[in-house]
Amino acid sequence: IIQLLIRQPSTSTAKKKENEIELSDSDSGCGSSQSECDKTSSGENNKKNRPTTSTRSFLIDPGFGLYKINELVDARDLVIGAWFEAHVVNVTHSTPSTSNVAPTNNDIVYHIKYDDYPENGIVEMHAENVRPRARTILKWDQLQMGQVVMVNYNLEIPEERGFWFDAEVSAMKETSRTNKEIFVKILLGGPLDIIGDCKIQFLDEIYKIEEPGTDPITLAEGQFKRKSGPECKYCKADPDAECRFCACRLCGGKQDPAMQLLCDECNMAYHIYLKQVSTGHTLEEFMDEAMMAHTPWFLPGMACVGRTKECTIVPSNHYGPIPGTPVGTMWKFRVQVSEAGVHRPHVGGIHGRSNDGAYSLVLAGGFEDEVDRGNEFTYTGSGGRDLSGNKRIGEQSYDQALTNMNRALALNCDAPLNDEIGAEARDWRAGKPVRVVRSSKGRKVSKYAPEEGNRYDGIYKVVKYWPEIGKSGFLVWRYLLRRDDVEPSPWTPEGKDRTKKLGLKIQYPEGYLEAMANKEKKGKKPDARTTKVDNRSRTTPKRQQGNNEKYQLTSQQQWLIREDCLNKKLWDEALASLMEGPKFLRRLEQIFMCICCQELVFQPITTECQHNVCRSCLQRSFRAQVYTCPACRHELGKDYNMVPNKVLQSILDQFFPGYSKGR
DNA sequence: CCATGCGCTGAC
DNA sequence: GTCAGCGCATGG
Repeated sequence: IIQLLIRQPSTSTAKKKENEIELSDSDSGCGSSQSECDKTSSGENNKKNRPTTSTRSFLIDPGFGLYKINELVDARDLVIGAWFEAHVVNVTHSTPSTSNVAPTNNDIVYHIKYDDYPENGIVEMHAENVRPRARTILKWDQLQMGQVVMVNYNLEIPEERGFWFDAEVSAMKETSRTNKEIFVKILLGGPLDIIGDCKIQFLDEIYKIEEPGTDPITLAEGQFKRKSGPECKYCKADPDAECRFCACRLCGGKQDPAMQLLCDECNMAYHIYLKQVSTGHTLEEFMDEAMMAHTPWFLPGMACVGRTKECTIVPSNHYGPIPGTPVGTMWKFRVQVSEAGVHRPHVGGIHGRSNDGAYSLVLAGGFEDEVDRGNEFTYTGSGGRDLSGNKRIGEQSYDQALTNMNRALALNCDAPLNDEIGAEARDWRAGKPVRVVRSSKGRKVSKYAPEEGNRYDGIYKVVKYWPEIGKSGFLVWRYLLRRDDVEPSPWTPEGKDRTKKLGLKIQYPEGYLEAMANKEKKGKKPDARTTKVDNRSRTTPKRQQGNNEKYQLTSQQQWLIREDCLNKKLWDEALASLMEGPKFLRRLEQIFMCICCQELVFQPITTECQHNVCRSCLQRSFRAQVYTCPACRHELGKDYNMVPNKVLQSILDQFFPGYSKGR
């Protein structure tokens, strides 16, 4: 993800000479680059008007995976933790760089020349997996063509703050009353300038950040959280172990870890109240960073937001339940349902592939003539609607065909496909499973719909399907689905009981309730109901011990876990949460997450220091001549023998079926 | 690359 | 309350 955030206008329009580019322009005197500061004084004009926080340094740390963008073609001289001055000598893109065509695909290549290592010439950084994408939307009427703004180049990790640089607005278009799409040119020179499109809504709020509080100690806890990054299990378990990512460098970090932050510049952890003293960063800068990184000031609204997470524990064509997501799980918005992997399309009712089958569907009462009897319901196919005018739903205005998602859903039925009269299953239970989500919108036609949001109701199967003339007068495809799930339906007494036991509550997007509460404070559109929920969810209830259902391991799983003696410690930790039922799998996901790619380890290497890293991630690190454990920096040695932990791989494959398919 | 879509918001 | 119209993920 490239996040481009306009942050603050710079009044300066002074451009630097072409090819004189500093990616490191340290105003704040962070360690080794101090001496270089003087050399780069050509940007003085800029500097004067630039916010003091503008740190444009960045750290290359391939082994650590902060830079997901870098497939290093040649990185012989990159050193973990090293700072360097670099010149961007070229930025290329597969899309022609004209000012009103934004690059939309993933192929940005940075050519970077390291000053410190001139003899090595130009190194290419490919950013193949970077998609220019906007997330932050602000309202800012003064924005004009040619204006110089500070732009943040952000990385894939949401908490990462990225680095700032000056950019000039080179094209803009109004995409709606409140949205502007702007294209920026980096002012740091280089023959090709556009690095990405950014759609930016400007919020007045942004300027309010300029007034930080004065007393760091009074900052509310939870306002800051640690940058995403390693939570080192190793040094947690062993207090004597050194881990530069965990411990505050000044106090040793053993106390009050929640109040620690990682320094943007030196990547070391500091306690927030120590940071201003120790590193020379002012409180203002610090607040600013923290606000930028962690407060939901961009309030994106849920109409058009993208996902912030992605379900990777199963592939998108996975049939059956999502491990760790029990029946009765509820989300406020469809985008969250998508994030959870339960029903991936944002808008569509059916998720499937026309040559395979359907994986999930949403009951949202889009058709009045559908019948919902809980364990059985009829469903209507998609298509046949007039979507002109850029709509997502509309009136039925022509006949549906048994193609696309309609065909997919038909394929779930245990019968040969028939696109004329439909078909009935020989053995309905033998059909492919469909995850069913009921939306509160279905309440107008179904009493089984949840009161609010969307609820996962379990596995259903297609009993039969047939074409018929719907209420609209046009042909639609109808499906009869019947429930076939061992987990109780959420509306039954049993199901309600389980929902309670598991503590399943409607989930809201991160920061959503706070944002709503803020809105209310300001007198804009109060929403008393959600605020109430907010209060309730804040006083998180203690879980009734022993009342929860235990996660059941199969004997094969138990056996395999015993076999994985290299990870005994981790398994002990994991097995301790068996009592938490479905949450056990969530825990497992965390415990066996690769520290580099932040996903479940794939083809794991269990290092001698007892960390698990994907083979490919470790190899990437080694290619960059970093021969340490990405988690704890334990020296592995150049000739380290990477032996995949096949046992672990097969256990994870059992818990998270097919998760490796997407790799 | 293009087409599809049982969401969602803010304006009216 | 109604309604226009947007990004985005996904499949083809």
